[in-house]
Amino acid sequence: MNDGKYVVAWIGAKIRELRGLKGWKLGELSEKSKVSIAMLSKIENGRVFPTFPTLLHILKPLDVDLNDFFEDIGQSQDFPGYIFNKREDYLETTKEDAVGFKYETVLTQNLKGVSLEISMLTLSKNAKRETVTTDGYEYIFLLKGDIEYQLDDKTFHLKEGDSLYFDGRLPHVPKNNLDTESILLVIYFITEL
Amino acid sequence: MNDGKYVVAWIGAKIRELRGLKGWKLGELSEKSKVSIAMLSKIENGRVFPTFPTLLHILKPLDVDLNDFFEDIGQSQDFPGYIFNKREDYLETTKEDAVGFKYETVLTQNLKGVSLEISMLTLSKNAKRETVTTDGYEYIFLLKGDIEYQLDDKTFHLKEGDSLYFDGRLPHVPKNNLDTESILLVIYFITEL
DNA sequence: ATATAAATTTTCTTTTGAAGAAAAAAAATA
DNA sequence: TATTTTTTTTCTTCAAAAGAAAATTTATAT
Repeated sequence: MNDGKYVVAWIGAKIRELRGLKGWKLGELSEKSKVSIAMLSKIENGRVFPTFPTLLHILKPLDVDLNDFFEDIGQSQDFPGYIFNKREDYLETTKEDAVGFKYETVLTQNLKGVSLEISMLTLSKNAKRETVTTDGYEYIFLLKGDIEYQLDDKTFHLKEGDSLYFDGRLPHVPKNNLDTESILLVIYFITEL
Repeated sequence: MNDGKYVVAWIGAKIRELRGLKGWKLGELSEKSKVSIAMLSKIENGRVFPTFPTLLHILKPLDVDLNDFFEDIGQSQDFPGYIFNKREDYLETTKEDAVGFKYETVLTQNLKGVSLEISMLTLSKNAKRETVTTDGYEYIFLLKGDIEYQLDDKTFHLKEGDSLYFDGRLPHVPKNNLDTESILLVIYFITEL
């Protein structure tokens, strides 16, 4: 996907699309960007790479940042529109060194450069684990029970229905406060930070 | 943020950071990318813009796509590391034309070009609403109760603990099957599609 | 259907800045 | 302190971007 031919064509198609959204002719974009009509044509037709300064001049009147511009390059969306999973179909996975931690994968999905993983975590009475870190963000919703969540040097007391959202690089671990099990919905937003 | 000086410096800093993650010296990246050490130095120091072909050559051994590369340009991260919300602190919001639908905002957060909104939705006995559409994806977890979820021309029957994840552009609406309330955790991933 | 105008593409030429080689400087190691 | 390694800077070359102008295509008017 970093193939030069693909990228030069993609850049051109994307600029043409963005110009189309504004309803501008080449001449209009040329006026606003100070890039010649001929050059814009060659770029849009994938004949040449713009230099960065030229690209920035083009994107400015289009009101698009580089992150916006490149964010959907290489993406293929063949998502059927929905994923439906029954409670009993969640697949159990147990992580190593995590006594009393029962993970069940609800679903995984990619979303705009972020990897989404949703799991249910059941903590038994004697659940015990060392702190861990992950690349990305994490959201915890306490479905049932009562826990303490250790996050770096802080500890949060969660009751049923409470939420915690945090940076996964902070060392973290939950602890069950009850003699019965506690159940958490855990959502990982895995991404480079 | 599309200022040339900013961008040339950002590109350089980003490449240096990525090279650092791999623990490579300039000479090592030069060997793998076929770009000269001198050129890499000038790029990393923000002295010159690479051309796109050169940038692609550099990113290939670093195993980074253009969307990954540019996705955090311009972002400011002043997230404190966590957001903790108690169940009783969720703010109730009621949407118009949604009789029997009680929404409570759990949290909102931006994440890599995706706007994250987490809510609890309580459907009363007579809850009724027209179908809606949203820009982005939606995840539903049934905390309590029994519902039917109409999604475009399909209907899903959800029991407690079941999940549904779908493209928000599909017209959708839930319906409570019980005489008592049903409660859903709803997560919106709002983004342009 | 034809002529004209508008828009875009292609060709030719110039300009410019990227890119590498080599020298110089800085940093690391012995 | 000396040597080696790594990085930066300077100098030079040249490749490709960039614009002007010509050619072509598309749209519009008659």
